[in-house]
Amino acid sequence: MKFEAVTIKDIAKALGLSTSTVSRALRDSYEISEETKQQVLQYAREINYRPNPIALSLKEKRSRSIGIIISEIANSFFSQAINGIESVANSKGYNVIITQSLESYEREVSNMQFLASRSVDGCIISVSTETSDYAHITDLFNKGLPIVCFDRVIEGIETHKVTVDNFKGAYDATQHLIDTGHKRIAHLANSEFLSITKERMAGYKKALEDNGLPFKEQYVQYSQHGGMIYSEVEDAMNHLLKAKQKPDAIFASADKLTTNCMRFCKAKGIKIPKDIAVIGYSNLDLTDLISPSLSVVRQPAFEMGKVATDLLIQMIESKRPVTDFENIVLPAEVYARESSGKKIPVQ
Amino acid sequence: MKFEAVTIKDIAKALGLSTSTVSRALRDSYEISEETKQQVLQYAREINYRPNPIALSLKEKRSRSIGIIISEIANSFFSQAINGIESVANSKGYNVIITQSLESYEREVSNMQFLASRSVDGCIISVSTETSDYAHITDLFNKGLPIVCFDRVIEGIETHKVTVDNFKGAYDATQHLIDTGHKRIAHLANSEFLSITKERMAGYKKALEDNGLPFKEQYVQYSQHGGMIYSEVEDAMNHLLKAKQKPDAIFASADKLTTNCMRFCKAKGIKIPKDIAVIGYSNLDLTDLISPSLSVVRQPAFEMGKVATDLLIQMIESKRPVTDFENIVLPAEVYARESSGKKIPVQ
DNA sequence: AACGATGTCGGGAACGATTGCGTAAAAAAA
DNA sequence: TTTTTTTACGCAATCGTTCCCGACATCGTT
Repeated sequence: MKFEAVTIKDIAKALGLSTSTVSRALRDSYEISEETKQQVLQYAREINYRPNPIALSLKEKRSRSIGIIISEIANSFFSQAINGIESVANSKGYNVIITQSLESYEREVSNMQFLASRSVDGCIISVSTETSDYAHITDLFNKGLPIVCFDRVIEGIETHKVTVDNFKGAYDATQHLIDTGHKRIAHLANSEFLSITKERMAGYKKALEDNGLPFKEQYVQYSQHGGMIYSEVEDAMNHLLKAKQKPDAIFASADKLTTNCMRFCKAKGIKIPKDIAVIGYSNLDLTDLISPSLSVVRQPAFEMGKVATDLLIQMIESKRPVTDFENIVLPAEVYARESSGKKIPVQ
Repeated sequence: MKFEAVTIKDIAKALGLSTSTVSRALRDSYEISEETKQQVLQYAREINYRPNPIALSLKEKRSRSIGIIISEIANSFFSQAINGIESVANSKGYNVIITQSLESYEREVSNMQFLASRSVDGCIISVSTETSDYAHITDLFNKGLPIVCFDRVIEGIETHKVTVDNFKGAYDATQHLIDTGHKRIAHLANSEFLSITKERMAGYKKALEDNGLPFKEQYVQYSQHGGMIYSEVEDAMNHLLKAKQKPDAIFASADKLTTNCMRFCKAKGIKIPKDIAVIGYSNLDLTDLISPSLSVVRQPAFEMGKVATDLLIQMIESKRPVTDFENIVLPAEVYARESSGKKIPVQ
């Protein structure tokens, strides 16, 4: 089955003109008489002519599409970010090709190649938890493919980066747990490779330090797949609970870590926040309905998507190579609810 | 900025061959000597040659991309469906352009035109809650654009349709509420225009009827935007609670209706399931963490996406016009949890 | 020796649109 | 009237790839 579109030739033939004249008439060139223009325009409207974007892409060497590589669409942070990306991209005439790595390095590499082979004009990428080698990204970037890093940024590539203030988000979350009377605060961390993991870890440590609390290695557990696999979080939690001095609070630094931590506690009959208080990163718009209502660090995902796309398109459409790169850092917000023991006074 | 790719011409020039020979060598034509083939293949690998998909699209009059129109990416049902769509599409060399209507008819129409103008080879569509005029779809379909309807299907177009058994899902959910001892069961329904609304309504009615319970108009409230706007659900719930005989259970027939109904009850201090039992459609993987844990009708979203995409690609690649259309109906499953008062015996 | 068969390859048109250049006719200037 | 300028359009190349033809060896057959 196929779907035959009207071309400029059809118009030319019907009107007894050449394709060049029609093309110029449609683009309102000064070389074409008003009379001919009107004739062409009217006929084009009649038969509902639409320029073929593929022919244009071939000619102009640009596809007017941008690629996205994220770990998972069905993750509220990323789906909100996609909304932001899409809103800007569409308004500027670009379309968006979304691919997901599902936290697999291998899939990320093949997605990157797929996008390059589909000749996208640029890419927005948030790397997978498994990614520690960035050659697949830097190679294409060095060949001139515009790339904007987003959320999980990488070193070794000089380009625009859009992140949230992970240090402050983690600091505030930890401080909040301390303010609600907790002293043995564990940290469910994401993959060690990720920039966000390091930054959040630093914020967590600094908050402990500023409050005179010791940092303990056994209170930190990394999850190589960001909690996407339940057993990961299960293992991490079991490790944490094995400590002689059990933690009295948990700071989870990814959406799935947070929810799977809740799920674990529910399964084990651990009372939140009585036995253990919980605060975690999450962009779910449902955290108020969870029991107990979930204290979260929420990121401006939509805004991040918008900003990243603006920067990318600016880069794509720049005449000369861009050398002045921006490092946008947006704020994250802490929403204190029941799970962190909001109302518990310091004992 | 742009990114110059290697072309077949570069290979031809480097090897002192013509482009036709190179092209044929790459496609392993019998007309080319084994020696030349090896030479071309090796050099192509060396310089990492990738055929330009845009040039191919122009030549073959197909873009190897499919369009999706859904209401919202950040809705777990649709994001799961997208996963299914993507998995099949990518494995068959297609890429996917996702657009969202956000339940707006106007946006749906412009998305449809956008996709057509980007010359997608086919479309998968689930209409918005506002859509009651299908001309934007049928016009393109009649011009030969392959389209598969999915979840929210439409009449007036003979094509493949992939749905779930909405009648049975609603029947089972209602029956479950009856089994748990409820007699005054209200129905938070989606937009009246939608196929799924009608089918679920029918299942709801039939279950009441089969159990000798009366169907009452005042126990039914429609939401024109599927609960996407909280005030919609708020109004609907307020209406339901105004009845002389307040409903003792609610069957919500969309994800956002369900969660916003929970949110409403929480805000008003209505105890679930003691004051009112709740069951609703939802594909969230978090419903077990909500308090009380949420009884849901869950749809096989991923599977639906896969099936729809298989059918679409089959249609796209068919040599002759397809006239034999399938109507795939997948089962939905009821998960009974606390919110429907699972353990309450019939009084 | 003459001819067809076969094996290898190149030329060039085509896909749809844009655009530099050339040019005929009309208008303006000389 | 002749020359120059302007107006309004067509021709053809281009983008990267495929594919229909045609060309030219080489070989075997009669």
